Amino acid sequence: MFKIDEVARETGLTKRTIRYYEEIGLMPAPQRSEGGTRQYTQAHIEHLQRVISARDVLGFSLQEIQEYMDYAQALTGQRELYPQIREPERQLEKLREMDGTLEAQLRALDEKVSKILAMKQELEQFRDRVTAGIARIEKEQDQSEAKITEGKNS
Amino acid sequence: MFKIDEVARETGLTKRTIRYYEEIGLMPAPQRSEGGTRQYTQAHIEHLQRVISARDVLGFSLQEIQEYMDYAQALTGQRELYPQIREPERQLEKLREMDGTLEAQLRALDEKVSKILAMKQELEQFRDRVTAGIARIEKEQDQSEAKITEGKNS
DNA sequence: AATAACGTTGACGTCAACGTTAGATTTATC
DNA sequence: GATAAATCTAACGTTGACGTCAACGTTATT
Repeated sequence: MFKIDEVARETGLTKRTIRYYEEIGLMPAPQRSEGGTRQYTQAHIEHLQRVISARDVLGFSLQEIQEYMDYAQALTGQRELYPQIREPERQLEKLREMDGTLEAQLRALDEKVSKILAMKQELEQFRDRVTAGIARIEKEQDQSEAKITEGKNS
Repeated sequence: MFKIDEVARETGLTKRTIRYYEEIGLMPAPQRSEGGTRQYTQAHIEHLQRVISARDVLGFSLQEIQEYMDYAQALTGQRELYPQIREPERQLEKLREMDGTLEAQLRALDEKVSKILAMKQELEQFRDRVTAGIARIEKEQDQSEAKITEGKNS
């Protein structure tokens, strides 16, 4: 059982943000103590970490994250998908729709990765130029120091 | 020479956004016509596309993109890095600072990629569950259809 | 040369995602 | 059991990234 300050430290979010995420339904409301203090569990922390991941990595808006989490919930939680729907016709429709969006998401992720890798290459080239510049200046400094030393020794 | 509407169509940004990016210095101000109409070149479009990429893929704020672009400018444009600085001591300092931030950026990118891959795996599992569900329902439908056919044939 | 279509500059509006502050309560510490 | 430290709610403030609108000038078209 954690209180909000520990959760904040653990996740890197502020307390305000944590309460805000609960407020907009992005997070299950935790138990409360007698006096009303929120009591979080490990599951809450993990939930938040997934939210953060989706926010930072995918760049989703909080609303989109909301939908995504509901989605994930439906997919991991239950044994049957959409058991509430009786007609197999409608079930199939729903599932095919999900399949389509999942495929689209996967393709989007692939594109993201390749773009990131391209940018990474660019940054590596920059870094190489910078380290080369550093090496050159250091060498020049060494040489002028050597000259000074030589002068002293003569 | 493009006018703003073509640039908007080409990049997918709105005209307002394009002017805004110029306003906050995220984009070099283009030439103007006699009457003050902005005249963009291909280079402007490419610049914008890189901005969009950084915004969407990396999730940078416009300020961060700004810094990154300045950075890239300094590194690709000139032959010498910081030639305006005379003292090699200060130059070294600057270069080492750049090297540090570049390394940090590279690590951040690596982390992003690995997070994306993790999320991708999760999505793939979801997809597999969904396709399995689809297959199951289709099979059940086939069987009931077969029974009906059988009934007809008897 | 008239008119439509497009461009420009303010200026204010908006929306998401929190930050901040105040004042009351609760929990922890001595 | 007093005092300090942390939490709570409620409400208003802020910031980034644009949208929207008015009033006006510029290009294009017929």
